[in-house]
Amino acid sequence: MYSYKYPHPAVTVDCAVFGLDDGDLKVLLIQRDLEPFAGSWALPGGFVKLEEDLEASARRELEEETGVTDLYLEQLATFGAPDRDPRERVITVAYLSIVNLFDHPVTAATDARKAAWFPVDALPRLAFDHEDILDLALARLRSKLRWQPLGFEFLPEKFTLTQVQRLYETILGEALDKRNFRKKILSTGLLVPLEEVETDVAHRAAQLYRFDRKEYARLQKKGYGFEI
Amino acid sequence: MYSYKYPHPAVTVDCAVFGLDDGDLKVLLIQRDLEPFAGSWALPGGFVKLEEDLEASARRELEEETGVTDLYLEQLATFGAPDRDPRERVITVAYLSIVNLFDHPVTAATDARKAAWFPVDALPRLAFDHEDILDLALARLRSKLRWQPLGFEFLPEKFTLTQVQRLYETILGEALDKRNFRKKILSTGLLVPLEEVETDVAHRAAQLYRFDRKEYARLQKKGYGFEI
DNA sequence: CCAAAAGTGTTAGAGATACACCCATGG
DNA sequence: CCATGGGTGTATCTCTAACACTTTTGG
Repeated sequence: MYSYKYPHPAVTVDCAVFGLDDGDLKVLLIQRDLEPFAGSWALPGGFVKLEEDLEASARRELEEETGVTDLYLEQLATFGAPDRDPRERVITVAYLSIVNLFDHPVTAATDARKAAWFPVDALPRLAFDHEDILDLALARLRSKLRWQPLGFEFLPEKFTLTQVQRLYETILGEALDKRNFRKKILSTGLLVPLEEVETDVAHRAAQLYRFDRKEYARLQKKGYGFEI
Repeated sequence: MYSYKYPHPAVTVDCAVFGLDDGDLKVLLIQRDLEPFAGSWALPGGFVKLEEDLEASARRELEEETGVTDLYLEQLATFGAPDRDPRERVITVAYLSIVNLFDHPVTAATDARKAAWFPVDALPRLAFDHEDILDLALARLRSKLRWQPLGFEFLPEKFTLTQVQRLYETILGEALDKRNFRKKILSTGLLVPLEEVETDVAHRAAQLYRFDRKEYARLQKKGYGFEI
């Protein structure tokens, strides 16, 4: 039992984790096992421990509820409407996250019946205000993608330029010109061609590239912009 | 006295309020009256009430501590390092705010000995992790200014193009070309020329403009970008 | 008439866009 | 040999950046 002189709200973290499955942008949801909203789908998340950093909470909850680890994570916003949780005042710090969903198999656990990927345009009703959180996360994802090379988080380590282009087209929802896209994306200097090509394809094998994280970190320091 | 099954952190809001005083970008600080950090300068802010929305808390604390009301406010980020407050675990939701400092006279109050504007390049040591919060707020201010017409929040209702240009130059820290700046800023269609000119100046009186908030709201809805 | 800031157009260069065909591979 | 996607260059246009003088007003 914990006592305070002044009332303290509960604080949770919730994660909007996006992945790309062929032509579908998907989001990772869990089915709640406990009230309130038992049986409903929700963003993975949970209570922040007292001695735990916020981002660490987000990573822990994600791992506990979905088995997903090792992912790109950034703070999105904090949602604190007084009535957003029927139990008590709960303020939630929302995180935006991006993974390559093939590298991150999901497995339900704590407080969750199951975890699964849903296409963002075919979602079930979500618990709490998680639809609002997700809307904001999607808007942020689309706008960040245009001027930061976040997209590579969706891809495997080695990828082709066509994969990158499809990724952008899927998330932005518009077709892009192949030659112009390649020029732009290569002109960033962030893509390193490997000495390898695709295998097992029934057509000319594409050049493989990797994303140069070090170079990106360097560029970011001295102010950096690109634009798709 | 309040009791919980699980420990709850305290939650506060803190505001980085910027104002423009001629050639100086200033930030509003309060001198703390209570421990911890009694006597130190800090961002205005305080504990969130249990039934109170986050943004409402920020507005209330600002009014209580500095007398400033009626301002532009947007959520910046949430800071939650476990040891950021020596008393107990305190998670703070930081807000970014912009005012015309001549329209918003400050008056110290609750929990504060006094409130005052400080130039951002001549700050005292700040309490807690408020220097980190302020750094982030400044970075966000500068980057937002380039592609959103936030700057008008600094200005009085009626202003001249030269005032707008000075504002941008002060915050971005670089000189801008007068003709190009005017072309760009007018081409947004967000500035409405008034049937008035400056008065009491010892030179040619400049055209006065107002910022068209309605038009801006309209543009924002259908996706909108500009770039200084 | 002098000081101070307001106001105004043009040109050159860079970057963005539009666009179509040949190539390599596996089946 | 055919189907599939991989890979490539150029011309046009638009947007940006650089740049200097005349006008108005008050003192």
